[in-house]
Amino acid sequence: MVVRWQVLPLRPMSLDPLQSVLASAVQAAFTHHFSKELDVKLIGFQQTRPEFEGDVTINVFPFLKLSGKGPEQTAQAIGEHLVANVPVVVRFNVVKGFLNLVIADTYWLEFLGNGESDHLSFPSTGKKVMVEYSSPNTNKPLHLGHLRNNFLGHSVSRILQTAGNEVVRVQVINDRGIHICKSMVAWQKFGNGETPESSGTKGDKLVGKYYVEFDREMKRQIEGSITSGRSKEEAEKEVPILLEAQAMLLKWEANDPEVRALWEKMNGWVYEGFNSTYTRMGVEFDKLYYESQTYVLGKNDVLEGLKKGVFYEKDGAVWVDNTPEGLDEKVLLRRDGTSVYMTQDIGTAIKRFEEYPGLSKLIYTVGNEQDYHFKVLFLILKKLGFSWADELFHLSYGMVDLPTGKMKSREGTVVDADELMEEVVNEARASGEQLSKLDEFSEEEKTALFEMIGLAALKYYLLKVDPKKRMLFDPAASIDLQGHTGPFIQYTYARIRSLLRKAGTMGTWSHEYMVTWPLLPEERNIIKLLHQFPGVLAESAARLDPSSIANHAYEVVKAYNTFYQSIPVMKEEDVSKRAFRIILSAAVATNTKKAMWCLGIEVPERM
RNA sequence: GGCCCCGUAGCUCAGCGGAUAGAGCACGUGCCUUCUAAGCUCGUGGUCGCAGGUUCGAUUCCUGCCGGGGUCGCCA
Repeated sequence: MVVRWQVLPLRPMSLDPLQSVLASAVQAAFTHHFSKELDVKLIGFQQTRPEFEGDVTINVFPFLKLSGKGPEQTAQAIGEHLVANVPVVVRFNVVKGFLNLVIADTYWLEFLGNGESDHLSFPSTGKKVMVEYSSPNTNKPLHLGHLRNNFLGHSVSRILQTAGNEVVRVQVINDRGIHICKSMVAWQKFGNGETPESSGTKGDKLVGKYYVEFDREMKRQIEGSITSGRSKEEAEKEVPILLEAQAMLLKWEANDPEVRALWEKMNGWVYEGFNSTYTRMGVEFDKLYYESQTYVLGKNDVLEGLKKGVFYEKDGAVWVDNTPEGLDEKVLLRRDGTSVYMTQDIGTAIKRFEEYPGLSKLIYTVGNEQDYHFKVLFLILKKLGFSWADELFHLSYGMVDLPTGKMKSREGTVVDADELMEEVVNEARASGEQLSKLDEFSEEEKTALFEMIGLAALKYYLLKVDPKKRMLFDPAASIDLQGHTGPFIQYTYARIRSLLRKAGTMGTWSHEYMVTWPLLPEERNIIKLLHQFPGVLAESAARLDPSSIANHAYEVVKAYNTFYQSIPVMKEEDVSKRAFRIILSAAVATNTKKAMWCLGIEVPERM
């Protein structure tokens, strides 16, 4: 397995046990035939292509310099040695420089036999990791971009947890600042005392409405003052409503009781709204930080840095010079002594490591438009001499584009998170009702099922793509329930569960199976895929990338469906074959449930 | 302009040093007296942005160019 970059080191445990056996055998074979030491790093394993016989393929091209023989000869020699000395290697064939190995059925069966308990549980790493995600502003509702952020952060937390880490999930709620003051001013001016209760509007939506209202009024005022002869610059600087918002921010900082009360009230509305959105999304947090409490942090750290000569003073402001590292200079404390965004981030990071002394990693799930910010932040903390500065990681994900272009909140082209979830669930309902397979379901059961399916569609759609990459959100594809989708995986799971229920009542459950027949290719493919799971999970954890798990889960169920379509399970008359296929099916179900759990997606018993 | 990221089938994405580059959608085809057809089968479809370089071997690594995006505030 090749991991180009990794955040958490891979543990040897997670390496494929078959590969480690083969690797040392290949080394032994090489020494035996060519009297030279072969570096393990040269041994690359890959899946044998379906057009050739074999399970595992070793490419011998890298060995040729050492062996001094041609590719066929080298491969032949190693192949013969493996068959003679490694019990699980039963046959081999050589195609060009590729040594295709056939692994014994007994190996796959043994893996399947104790695999369920073994390969799905990872030993503890003893490490504690903090994952920050979500971190919204409180002046407007959550949108599509937040969904990618939340699903990603939540999934990464679960993947890290599954891989044996203790995970602390946190977010910083940006509850103070000019943005919320804008909503507050607009509400005071135009709200007429409107509340979520009085208007039947969700709290975050209501506050967002006044944020938009503010913007509208501001534009009106600017235009008005331009018509009455002011220059554009003048008009923009002196627009009365903005001055009011700025004045309110100052009052807030001065702890003005009235302003604080309004702020508490409106933020309270927002939290109520957010909570219902988070609940529906199915994401959780262990600890919430509020910017109103953290924004004062960092100042002393910066001043200390100044004393130590890490920073310098210019024009009354405190600066850091990152030009030696190829970056720029950056202000950390304004001339008036107040903080900038970077200052609080410095302080918050320090505080977190104080609160969680054993923390071995701090991961920030934040969009890639802040790549530069985090580069600078991490560098500053390093310059301040914190040993943990190397353990900071920016999980930088790409933006979500719409077919119509970029989302712009001011232009009303944002996709609202609540609306999107509603839509996707409605679509699941529409398709589900049409299939009329759910006659035995009560209304409540149906509602729960459609909720599960709709959210699976949305989550899987957003998680199957490499997080680093910008992605296009196609509304039609996101509610698709067929093909490479979450619901397709759920469907396969439900199918298997149905099968297993039947198996239970028919009393054919038995782990005491004897296999005296060769595995069918369809069966073999499934086991091989299940066998890869630990490696996929380890890679996913190392790279903080749910997409590899998402794609692997899809491959597994696809292989299962192919099997299911053409090979009888319950209808198989041979008792031991039947038992084996039931166990195989159960293993797929267990694996699927686990993989989907890592993605934050639930799976239904029936659908 | 400096720095960073991305260009793979009509569309959305996998693959990231190795064999004739894979999925899904879309399009065409066949399969429900059989364990859930939200499924399966077969087919159509690609100068892996372009040009060099490194290598036995490059979609994958390096350089340049073209195209798209992001970012460079005493904003957050």
